[in-house]
Amino acid sequence: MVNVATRAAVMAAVEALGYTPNAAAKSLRTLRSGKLLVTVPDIANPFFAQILQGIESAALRAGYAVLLGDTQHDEKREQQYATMLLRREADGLIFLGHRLPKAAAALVRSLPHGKAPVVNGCEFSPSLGVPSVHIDNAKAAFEAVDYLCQLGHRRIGVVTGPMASPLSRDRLKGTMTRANRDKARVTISVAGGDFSIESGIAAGEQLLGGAKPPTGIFCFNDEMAIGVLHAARQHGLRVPDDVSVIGFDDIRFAQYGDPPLTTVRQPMRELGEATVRLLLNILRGNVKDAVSVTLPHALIIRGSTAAPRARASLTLVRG
Amino acid sequence: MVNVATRAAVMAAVEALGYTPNAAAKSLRTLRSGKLLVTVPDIANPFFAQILQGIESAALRAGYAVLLGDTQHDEKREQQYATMLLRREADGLIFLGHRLPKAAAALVRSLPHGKAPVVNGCEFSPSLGVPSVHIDNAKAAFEAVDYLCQLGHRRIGVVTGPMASPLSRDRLKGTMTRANRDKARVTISVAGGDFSIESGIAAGEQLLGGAKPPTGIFCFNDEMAIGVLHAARQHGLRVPDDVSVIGFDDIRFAQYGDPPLTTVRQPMRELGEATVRLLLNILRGNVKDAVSVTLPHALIIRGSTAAPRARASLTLVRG
DNA sequence: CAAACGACTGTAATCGTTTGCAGCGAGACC
DNA sequence: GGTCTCGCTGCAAACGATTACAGTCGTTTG
Repeated sequence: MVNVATRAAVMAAVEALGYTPNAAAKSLRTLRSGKLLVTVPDIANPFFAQILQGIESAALRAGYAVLLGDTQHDEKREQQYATMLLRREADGLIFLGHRLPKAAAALVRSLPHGKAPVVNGCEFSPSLGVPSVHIDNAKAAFEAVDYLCQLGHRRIGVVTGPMASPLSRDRLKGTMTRANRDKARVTISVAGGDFSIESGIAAGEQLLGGAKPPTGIFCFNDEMAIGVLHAARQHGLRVPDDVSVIGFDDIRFAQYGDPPLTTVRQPMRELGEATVRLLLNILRGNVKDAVSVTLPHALIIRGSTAAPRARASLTLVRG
Repeated sequence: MVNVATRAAVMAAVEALGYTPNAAAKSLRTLRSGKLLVTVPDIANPFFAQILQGIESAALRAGYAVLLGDTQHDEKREQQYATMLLRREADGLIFLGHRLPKAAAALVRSLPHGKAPVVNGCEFSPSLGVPSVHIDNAKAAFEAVDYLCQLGHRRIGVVTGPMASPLSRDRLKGTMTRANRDKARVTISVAGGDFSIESGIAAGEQLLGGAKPPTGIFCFNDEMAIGVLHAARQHGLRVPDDVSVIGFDDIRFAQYGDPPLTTVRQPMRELGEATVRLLLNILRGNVKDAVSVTLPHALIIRGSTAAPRARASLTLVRG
């Protein structure tokens, strides 16, 4: 232990001389960089931006800095960033996409289970062997579709994300589980999207342009839902009078549009914070705490959903 | 120079042994970290997120990684992050707020002009002595207000950002310059906001709740404009029939709302890329290229603006 | 009075690169 | 044959912190 007086004197000297420790030297010696690498498929997506915000604040609190990689869904970039782990430029990796980069996979294989400083956010594929923080996507989708069904909708459209991601597959699974419960009456039409507003517009036109368009549309994120709202407007359809729309995520813009969007809320900030906690547990060797976490979601009902109009309601009465 | 055969042999060995250079050792020796520190007032704001995207991609292309600091407009956090520069955790700093952190200011003072690896994005205060990339905010605001005037609006509301930022002051200056040109007829009412949707709603209620509400409202960003649209709806006012609204930035959500937002477009991505180019020039010692850059903006006219209704039009005719 | 202790000083090794320099064999050139 | 250059090998000194250990000195304790 050092005497308080001495400590003060040293601190004063540090202040006077403007001494600042060199991070590289410290990192070289201690084998710790104090940085967490975070790869994000697209920061311009408010969903990821808010998760990132949770990550950043939790990391800062724990004395870590965030190295940001915007991968643009590009596997090459994911790989490139992952090698920074091997170079020890970062102490751990949080990846928000659905692919585990090769370099990280190698690390996971080479270490005992639960020891590799790699965690996944949003997605959940147990096969990767990497702990993850996520919501129950199948259940959430089930509930969204269930709500449409309970309102009386029978023809339901779904705007999915890329099927490469387990998240999309889980949500589709949940959707179909609910639909199949009412097999006789409920029909599902599926349109593929890529989580962008533009793909939502395209999907909306595809779904609403057909002969018997759906009266309710469930979108796998809010941006595509905003695109569908736009497409509905272009078709002269009113929401929710002519068609109901449900989104996913509950980004800030969902609430203040016209109409306000009914959506499945994900706890973005908490999700980010939980990934950091998970990663820190691994770094500290608390392997028993290094297990996947499922956070709660919630269906937030706003103005973009209502019972279908007369004709559809009749079906309900008949049923 | 090294022989190609030897190079191949070495590379093969590198591959075989799984050798990866240690970043800390390299950084210690070379005094370069290969990282750029970027502080952002709020990543969840799509405007900053898109700038960040430009920064990230330009940095990656140049072989640099991005260290992200979300400062939440908090001066303490800005300071905290800036010290990473002194510790040589990053080779340069890009700050998107309006405050130059102390640690960075010290660096700027201690080095010859144009040598400190610090650049500013979005804002422009020559007094900081730091080069910057920005648009001509006064001119852009002038044009937005001019457009409202030309449509025939006489009572114009303005929703500003915090006046601490030069950006807000410049936009207000441009607004007043245009208004003063028509001093006799145009009246300006000002409501203060903080760039959040919620502050836009509050400002909208303040402006629209008065006795003689403005017929046109110019907001200093799109999120506040979305808030004003929301407030107008709450007041039973139709946009653009009863009130016109102009935003600023042209974030993705501006285009797909109802009505689509007339707004001043900023080239976010280019802005981010340009800050990186600027910083790299400084790092490479091209001091002559280390000067502030003004990028072009554009008024994008969409559905949220129109001529005011009859009564206001009469004023126009009378004038 | 010796031993023990607290609080400091001093010295040296270590982390994994980069960088410069000396050395050296092989081939090219005069 | 002697001199040069080319392309490699080997060696050693940094870079700036961390860490361990031995040594000093004055005070306290049995």
